[in-house]
Amino acid sequence: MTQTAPATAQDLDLESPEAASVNTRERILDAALDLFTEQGFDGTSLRQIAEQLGVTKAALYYHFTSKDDILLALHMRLHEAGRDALVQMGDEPVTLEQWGTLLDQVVDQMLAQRKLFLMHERNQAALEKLHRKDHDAEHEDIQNQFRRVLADERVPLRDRVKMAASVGIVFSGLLLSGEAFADSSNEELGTMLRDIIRDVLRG
Amino acid sequence: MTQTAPATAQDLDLESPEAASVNTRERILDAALDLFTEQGFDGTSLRQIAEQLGVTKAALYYHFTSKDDILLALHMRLHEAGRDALVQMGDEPVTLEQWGTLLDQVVDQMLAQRKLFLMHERNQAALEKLHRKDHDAEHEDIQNQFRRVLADERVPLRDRVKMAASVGIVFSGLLLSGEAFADSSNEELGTMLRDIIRDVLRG
DNA sequence: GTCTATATTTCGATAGAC
DNA sequence: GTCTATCGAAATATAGAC
Repeated sequence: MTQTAPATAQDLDLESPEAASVNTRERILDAALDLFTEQGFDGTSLRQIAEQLGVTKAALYYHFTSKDDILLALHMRLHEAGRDALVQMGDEPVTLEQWGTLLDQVVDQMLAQRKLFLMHERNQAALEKLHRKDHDAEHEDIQNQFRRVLADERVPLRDRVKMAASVGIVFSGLLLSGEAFADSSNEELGTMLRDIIRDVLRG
Repeated sequence: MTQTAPATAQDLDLESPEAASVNTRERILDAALDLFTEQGFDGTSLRQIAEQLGVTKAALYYHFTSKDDILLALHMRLHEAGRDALVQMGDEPVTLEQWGTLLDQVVDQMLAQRKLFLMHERNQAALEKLHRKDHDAEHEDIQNQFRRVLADERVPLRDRVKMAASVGIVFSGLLLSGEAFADSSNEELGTMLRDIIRDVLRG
C-alpha cells in the first residue's frame, strides 16, 4: 500500500531539532490507527498503544490531552485528505457529472489511505460521540456534507439514489483491497471502480 | 419501518404461560439493538440497557449469561434472516446471475431489518472478537461466505469487482433509508437499488 | 520527554434475599 | 424473575521525580 498523504511517520525520517517529538506524535497516531482499525476505539486501551511503541501510558499524555484527542487527530488526517477532493459544494444542487468527478478523487484517496477510511467506517459510534462534544463552529464534517447533498430535494430521487449507490461502490473498495484482491494493484482496482461508478451515474 | 422477521417483541403481545420470559428476553434484545446501533457495543453499558427496560442490571443475567451473549443473540437474528437468502453456495464458482438473484433477496432483508444490518456494520470489531472466542464448528459466518466467494480466483477479476461493487450498493441502502430518504418507501428504494445492481452486473 | 505510582471511576459479573 | 449489595478488574487520567 502506497502512502500519498503527508504527515505520516514514514515521511519524517530525517529529523530537525524539534522533529523528535513530531515524529513521536505521528508514531503514536500510526499505532493508534492500526489498533483502532483492528480492535475498535473502545476496544483499544492506551496501554496497548504505548506498549506497541515501547513507551508507557503516561508518555502519551505529553503528546495528547486525552484518548479522544488521539481519535480527533486521526479524524483531522482524513479531513485534510478530503479537503482537496471536496470541491466547493455550495447551495446549488449537485449534478451527476459533478458527483462523478468528486467520487473519482475519493476513490484515489480511499485506495491510498485505506486504513484511515476503514477506521472511520468501523468507529462511527465513537466518532459521533466525539463530534457531540466538539460542536464548536459546526465543523462541517465531510460525512455531513455528503448527507446534505443526498438529502437535497431539488435533485430528483432517482439521481440521489444513483449518487448514494456510487458512494457504496467506493466503499466496497475497502472490502476489496483488504484480502480478497491482494494480488491486483490499486491502479487496477481504481480504474475498475471508476468505470462502474461512471456507468451507474450515466445509466 | 415494517418488520418482516419473527422473533421481535412486537409479535408477541399475547402471552402463553411461559411467554413472559420470552417476551422479556426479546425486549432486552430490542433495547440492546437500539443502543448498540447508536452508541456501539463497547459504548453501551448493561446499566443503560436495564434502565431503558425499567429493570436492574442483575435481571439481565437471568436471561443472558454475559454481555457478549446478548451480542451473540443479535448476531443469530441476522444469521436466521440470512438463512433463506443464502442459497447453497457450494464450491462451484458463482455466476453473475446467481449473485444478482442472491442480492435481490439481501436488499429486501436489509430494508426490512435495517437496524440489525446497521448494528453489524457499526460493530465489526466487537463481532470479530466474539467470533474468535466462539470458534466452535467453524460457524461459517455469512460475512466469511461472502468473502470466500469474492476471493475465488476461478472467477474473472472483473466479475468479482462487479460483485463486490454490488454489495456496496446494497449497503448504501443503509445510508439511504436513514434520514435523507425518509419520505420514499422501502419498496421504491428496493426497486431502484435492484435496478442499479442488475445494470452493474450485466454492464 | 519519559518514567513510577496512584487516584478515580466505571464496568461486567456474582451472591443471596425475596 | 427481579431485587440489593458488592467484588474485582481494567480503564482513563494525574502527580511528581528524573
